[in-house]
Amino acid sequence: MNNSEQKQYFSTELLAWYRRNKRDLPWRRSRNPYYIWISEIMLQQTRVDTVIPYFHRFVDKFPTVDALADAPEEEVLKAWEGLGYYSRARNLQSAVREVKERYGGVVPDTKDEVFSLKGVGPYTAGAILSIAYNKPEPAVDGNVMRVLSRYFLIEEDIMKGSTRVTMEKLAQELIPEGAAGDFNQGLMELGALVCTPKSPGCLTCPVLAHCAGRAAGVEDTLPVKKKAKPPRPEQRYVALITDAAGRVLVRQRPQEGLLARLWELPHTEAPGLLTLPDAAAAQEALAGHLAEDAGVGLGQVAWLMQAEHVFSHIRWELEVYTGGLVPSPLRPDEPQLLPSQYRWISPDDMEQLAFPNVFLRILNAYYGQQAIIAHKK
DNA sequence: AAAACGGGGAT
DNA sequence: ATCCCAGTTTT
Repeated sequence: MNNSEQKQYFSTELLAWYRRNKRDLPWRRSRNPYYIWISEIMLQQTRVDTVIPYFHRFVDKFPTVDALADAPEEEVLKAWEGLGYYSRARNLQSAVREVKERYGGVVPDTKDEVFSLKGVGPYTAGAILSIAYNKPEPAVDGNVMRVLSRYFLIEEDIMKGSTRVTMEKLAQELIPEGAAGDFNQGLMELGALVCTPKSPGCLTCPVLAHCAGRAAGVEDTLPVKKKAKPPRPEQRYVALITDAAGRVLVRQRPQEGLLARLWELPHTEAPGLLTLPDAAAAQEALAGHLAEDAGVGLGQVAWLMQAEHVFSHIRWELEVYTGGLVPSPLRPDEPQLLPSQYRWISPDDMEQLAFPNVFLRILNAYYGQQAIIAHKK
């Protein structure tokens, strides 16, 4: 069997397998390019089972390009709350506004136009063009690189850009005539259901017969991938400040950067690294932070709980303290006027404001599970 | 080419 | 505890 026959076999068998075994997923029930687009953005770095409920809520709330383009950003972030990588939501809305203005609300169907949309890179452009419009463009994600690296025994590091380009070329050659959408989805479906990262189900694989990785007995060592650096730890004090009415002091994060424009409890990095609860040290650090950032004074604090939030590059190790405000040491006779990014909220207000999951967990613990609706179980 | 950017599920 | 995931943007 030569290389060309190995490719031909792969394309034919994979396509047939997909058409027999594809999952019934919400975004597969139509060819609406807007729905396909939403699903592909949500699925970046995120599992199918996590995305499904978000997808339903999102298209219910924003059923069309125009509806999403016209929505307040706050509502879009709230609909994305808990999904992570919030720039996806902001870029998506920015791109949808461009589609409304420049393309009359119709998702474009050429590579250059789709690729130029904010938040749409090589993978998503290929996915939209192939799945929504059946155009013969490759859609190479982590699943596809794993499947191809095993079947064709490719040992290049998949973290390298040059490897992705190689894979895209190969993936494009494999697309059967007129079946780009099903084939590309089949490639990803095989990676998700059979050719899994660990313990691949080779015995049920439709292309086992000509899989070079399996023949060489190296399916478990592929794909080759350089290890990522572990996230750097960051110890932080968090202030859960309440007023006489039981409202909680929250603040909105800056326009750019980590968790941009989401809401949170005030917090500041601990000067030294300590492990035991130390209310005096926490009070000093948080009072200094709140004086500078909000112009308010912090009274005594009491330890409430620990929390952790792991990003791909940072590990927040949080010590949460409760407390209340006192007259500012700088302006003891002034009323406590807050900067615009700060706000007192009650549980009902959480329905409008988007918080990262770690703060939802803290607030849920504080309120004793009532009131706050996190998206998680 | 490397870093920034969330969160959860599987093992 | 460790790895990984239907990636894109910025530096």
